[in-house]
Amino acid sequence: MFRALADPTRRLLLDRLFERDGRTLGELEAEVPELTRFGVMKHLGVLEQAGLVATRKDGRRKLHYLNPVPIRLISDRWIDKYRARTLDVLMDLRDRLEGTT
Amino acid sequence: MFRALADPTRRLLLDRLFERDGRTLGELEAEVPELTRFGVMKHLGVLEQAGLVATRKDGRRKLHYLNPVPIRLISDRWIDKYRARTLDVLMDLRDRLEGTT
DNA sequence: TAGACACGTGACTTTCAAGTCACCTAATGT
DNA sequence: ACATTAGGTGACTTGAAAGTCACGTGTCTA
Repeated sequence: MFRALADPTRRLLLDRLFERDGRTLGELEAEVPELTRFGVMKHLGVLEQAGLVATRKDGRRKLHYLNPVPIRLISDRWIDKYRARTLDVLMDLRDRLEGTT
Repeated sequence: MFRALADPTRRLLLDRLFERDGRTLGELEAEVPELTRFGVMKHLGVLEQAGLVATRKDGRRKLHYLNPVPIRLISDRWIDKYRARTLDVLMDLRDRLEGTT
């Protein structure tokens, strides 16, 4: 899951799907001109396996949908913990600045 | 930054530093018995370069401090975007369920 | 129904991060 | 002073991910 987010190309693909859902492989391929179709396919596979992207087949096309739930999960159980800590950091900094003025 | 978070060992180190700050390399090494000192050193180096860990030298020892600010940054500018989207997903689901009952 | 279209598979190369090791420097205690 | 302790460097191996390609399958359409 973290590993799926580690690659810039994959984050780009997520951003594109965030803008507009339900795209086909061909459309997404056009968003990443520096890669071949197979490269994009692999990245989408990783995203799908991580549960970040859900797919539906429509005839010969494959539609890709964004699933933001896993991101929320790690946000809730992991990120928020550190998020709260930043308040302490900032208040410490404030206290120290007030002490030295 | 995302890449720094992608490795489980590094997330473990962050968690240990979250519990208690200002540890030395030796102490952190003991938290990861399956790795040698050098492996842990490398991971700490990655975390430091990503700005997630700040260090201070105290004699021959090197103290490691957690810096939660970068995590908050990606949380604010990236995660929250998707976080909001989960609300839509849940409300869509609710609407569809209500429609089919 | 033949060709074009959209996607999939398996094998392959390449690139890079992870991890270890031999060896080194600097600080500390006695 | 000397051994010990804490950490650092550079070279090396290795395993996994990234990326490409030749070829194959199913699907639409003229």
